[in-house]
Amino acid sequence: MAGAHTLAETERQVNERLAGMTIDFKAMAITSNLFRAATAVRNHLERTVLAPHGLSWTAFVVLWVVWIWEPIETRQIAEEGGFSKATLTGVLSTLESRKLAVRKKSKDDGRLVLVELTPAGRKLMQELFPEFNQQEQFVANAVDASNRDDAAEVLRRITKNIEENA
Amino acid sequence: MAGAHTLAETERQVNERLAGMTIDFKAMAITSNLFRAATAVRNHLERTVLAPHGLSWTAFVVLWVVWIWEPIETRQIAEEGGFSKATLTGVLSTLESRKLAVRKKSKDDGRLVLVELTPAGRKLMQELFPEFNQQEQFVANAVDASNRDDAAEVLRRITKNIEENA
DNA sequence: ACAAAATCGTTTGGTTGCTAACAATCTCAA
DNA sequence: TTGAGATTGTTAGCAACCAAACGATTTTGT
Repeated sequence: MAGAHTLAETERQVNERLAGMTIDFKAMAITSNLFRAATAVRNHLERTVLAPHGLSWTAFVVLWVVWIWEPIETRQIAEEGGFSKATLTGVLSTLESRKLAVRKKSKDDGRLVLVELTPAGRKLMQELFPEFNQQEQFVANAVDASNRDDAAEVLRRITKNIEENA
Repeated sequence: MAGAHTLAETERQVNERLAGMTIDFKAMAITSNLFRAATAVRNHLERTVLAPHGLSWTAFVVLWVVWIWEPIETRQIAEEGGFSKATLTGVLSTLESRKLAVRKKSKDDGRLVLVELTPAGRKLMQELFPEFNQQEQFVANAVDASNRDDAAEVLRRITKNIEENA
């Protein structure tokens, strides 16, 4: 899936292990390289941008989503960020304790909680996001400029296929 | 980064939010689609294959690595899987308690722990992995057959760029 | 109008994730 | 040979992660 051995080495060893089975190595290469790349990129962004600001990946995603769409309901943040409402409860508590975000009860629906950034939270995002985008550029540099739209499109198709056919 | 809004909607809203800042939207599209795809694929594989067998993603990765390379040292498993030795300690405890893997002290170096699968662990992987690969095929179907090597190569380049230049 | 069903965010319990610290063990340099 | 330095897996403490359960609220169907 990731690490120390190359995919070729893994393939050879898998062949030994799975004598007689039919394995689609091209499909395996797509998924394992997808995870490798996503992990490497995430680690890189965490190390270079988020950790110096004391933020976890998820805390950053929450801050980003709230920053772009505030005020926003917690269920929407969870959906946008791709994690559960239960997880969001914990992360929001952390962000509230750090005075970066606040929860407000919805006036229209007694079940809902709305989230906004504090001025400190907004200031942090204004400072942080250009750095983040700069490192996104570093990441994207590995892809030919003429190929970036295609690369993004392939990834988009992978996601869409799952959302529509799974 | 993920979720309910399209990237175009996000881009529009970001433009409003970030009036005056220079944002590389192509780079952003690469990274955000990478995370979306990796999350979608991982969730899909977890839901269709791993959860029915009561396995977490990381437990599966550990089982896979041990299955392919056993007997293997714990530090190698952690490196191969891309997580910390501390995390592995917890996951191995879970797998041992489920009688899928065993730890053995190394004869050559008193610090090392070697891991092997139990017969039940091997049986599970033999049953599980073809299912997993089948869903990998489902995932890869979103990519044109003529384009799969290129797609894997782009992802490989993204990872390599970070490993070599960060 | 009213009860059942659905939805919400939080809590609970268990697991995964990390860093830092630690004891045990090995390696290296003097 | 011996002590310093490096490496190992585990522990401790904290945060993130989930599903299930829960109380509060809203929606739906009769």
